[in-house]
Amino acid sequence: MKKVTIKDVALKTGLSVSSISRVFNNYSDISADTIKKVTLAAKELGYTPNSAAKQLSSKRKKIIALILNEINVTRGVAMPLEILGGVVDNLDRTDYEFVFYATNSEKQTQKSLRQFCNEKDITGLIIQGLRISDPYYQELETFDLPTVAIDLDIQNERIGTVSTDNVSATFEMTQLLKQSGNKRIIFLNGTKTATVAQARERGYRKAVQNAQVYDANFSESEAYKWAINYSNENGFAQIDAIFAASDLMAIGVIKAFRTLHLDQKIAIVGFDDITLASYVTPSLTTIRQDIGKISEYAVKDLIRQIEKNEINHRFVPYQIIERESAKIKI
Amino acid sequence: MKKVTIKDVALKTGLSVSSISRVFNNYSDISADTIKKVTLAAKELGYTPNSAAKQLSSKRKKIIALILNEINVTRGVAMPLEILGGVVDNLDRTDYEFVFYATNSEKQTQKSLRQFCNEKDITGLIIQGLRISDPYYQELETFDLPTVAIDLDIQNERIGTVSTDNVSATFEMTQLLKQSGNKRIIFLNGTKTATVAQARERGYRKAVQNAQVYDANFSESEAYKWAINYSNENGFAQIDAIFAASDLMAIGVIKAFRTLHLDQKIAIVGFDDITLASYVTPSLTTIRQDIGKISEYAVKDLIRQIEKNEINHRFVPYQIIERESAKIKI
DNA sequence: CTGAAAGCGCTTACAG
DNA sequence: CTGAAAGCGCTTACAG
Repeated sequence: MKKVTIKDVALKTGLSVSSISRVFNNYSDISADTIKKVTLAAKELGYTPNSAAKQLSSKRKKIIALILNEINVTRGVAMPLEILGGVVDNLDRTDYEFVFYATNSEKQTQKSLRQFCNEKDITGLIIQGLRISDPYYQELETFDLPTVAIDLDIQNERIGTVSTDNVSATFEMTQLLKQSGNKRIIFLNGTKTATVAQARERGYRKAVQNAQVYDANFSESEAYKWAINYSNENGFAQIDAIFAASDLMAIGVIKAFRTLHLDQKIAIVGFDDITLASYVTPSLTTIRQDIGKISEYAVKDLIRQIEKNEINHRFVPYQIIERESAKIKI
Repeated sequence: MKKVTIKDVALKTGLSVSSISRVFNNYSDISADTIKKVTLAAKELGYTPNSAAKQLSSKRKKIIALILNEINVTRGVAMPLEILGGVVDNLDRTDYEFVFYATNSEKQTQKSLRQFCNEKDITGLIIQGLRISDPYYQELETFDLPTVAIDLDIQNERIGTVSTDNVSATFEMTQLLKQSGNKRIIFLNGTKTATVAQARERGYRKAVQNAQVYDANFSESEAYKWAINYSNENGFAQIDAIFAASDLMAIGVIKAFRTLHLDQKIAIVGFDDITLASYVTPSLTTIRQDIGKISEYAVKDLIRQIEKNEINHRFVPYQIIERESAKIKI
């Protein structure tokens, strides 16, 4: 099966290569007749423009990359997949091409963001899952290609951001817990190298006098161990509620409580509303992030940045979901 | 920030463009001195070879595409993400480039597989999630590019396949159910347009005399409705066990049983071992697929196909996991 | 409305 | 061991 190129279409139609190209790029000054002939011939030959050649020859390129960091760490969390699906869907409605790139902290040291973008002729990029300890995070601080970062705080005015308003979400949830009679609330945070963790902690601290913060690295098993430990060392008698910075950690705590036979005594809330949240027993009171909207705005804002040089910092509405693990007055 | 090209490196080193290229492609007949000079200059300039130009000019291309179909249909199922992560990881250890493409039945009608591969200069592809009703499925029957299909039966000897041995898995599980005293076992299947559904049903039928098969489209809610319905029309008094062709459907049935207050009376088993399986109450007895191995073999077999023209049809070991929803003698 | 020609950034025989 | 030159498949001013 030999490759069909623009030349074959030119030959078949008796037109020049330039004319074929013009038809395929929707130039306005072409006769209807030519358009018809070219379209037909291309179809018969099964011609599709080669994208490498297009990229190389074209001045204004339109390629958007989605970079996902550490996608295969946590089983049970489908957020990266939802973002991927959302970004693809939204991009399909535009004339931008899509490039996907999966990275991790090791790969980041081998190939810089800049290198990747040069290599692939990237026009703009959406990036998610970065930790502030990642090489790309540093690089972003002085990055000059249109970029939208999901769930990231960066000191670079040229970079757009989209995320849940984590501060306000945890603040509101903590308030609700308090209004529902929970006085002593522990905040079980994830890795501080995630800016979402920092923001979530900030919201909690705003709402309480005597903050008590621990860290379980966004991991279910670490949260489990933490709870067992805490029970042994201090006991939970003085505690009314535990606010975990992710559902997975909240589930770890629930499991530990089951082991400790502490069920139902202490309110537990999480963050994310992953699928699991409604399935565990007790089902989890949590904060739902709207990943669909996040992906949508990531794409829209990036294109606006590319085309109009307009930069947005956007919060996407969240929703507090009350289930069995904590009764709150909404 | 101007683009740094091979010319800039040539200028800076005083060498020819060809020599620079040779260094970057690890040609053997170059002086150590040249290599050093070029490497240094490239680093200083921040030069990275442009992949579009490489693709266009190079004879032997090495680009592997992963095509995932309908990734954003089912919330709660992270399998496509695991495959994506696995394929990327395995490909990272080779010198093949990776291209990701998400499709769905509508997009398939707009752009054929062939077109996509021409457009992107694809050397070989891994494809997952296809239904036999999909346009690409038909196209695969006469496809001539190296291809490995995950979870798919195709009548094309040129196409490699990797999957769990679904027939043997459901056969074995059904046997176990029987040996544990379950006489009347219903098989609740998913869409027949998935070849895995056909295979799973076959294994079940091999193990029982009087097959009873229903269909719930691999959907939790349809499985829920089916169970409620069945209960109203026939009642479950005559039934010992329900074998759902996916965990999600098994969970739907569990929920229905809760609604019907039928808990614990009937054994329920699923297929997949999704994360949820161990979290629902009762936790789900099921068959675990090894997605890591599936991805690994998909990559390995595809490369073997490309390089040695060797085609494999591979089954990856599965594992029966006993939990609370069905006690079985393993 | 259409064609000829230069050029995008590489690779790769061919010479030497 | 290195360079000059053709070519990959397109796009895009420039003419006409």
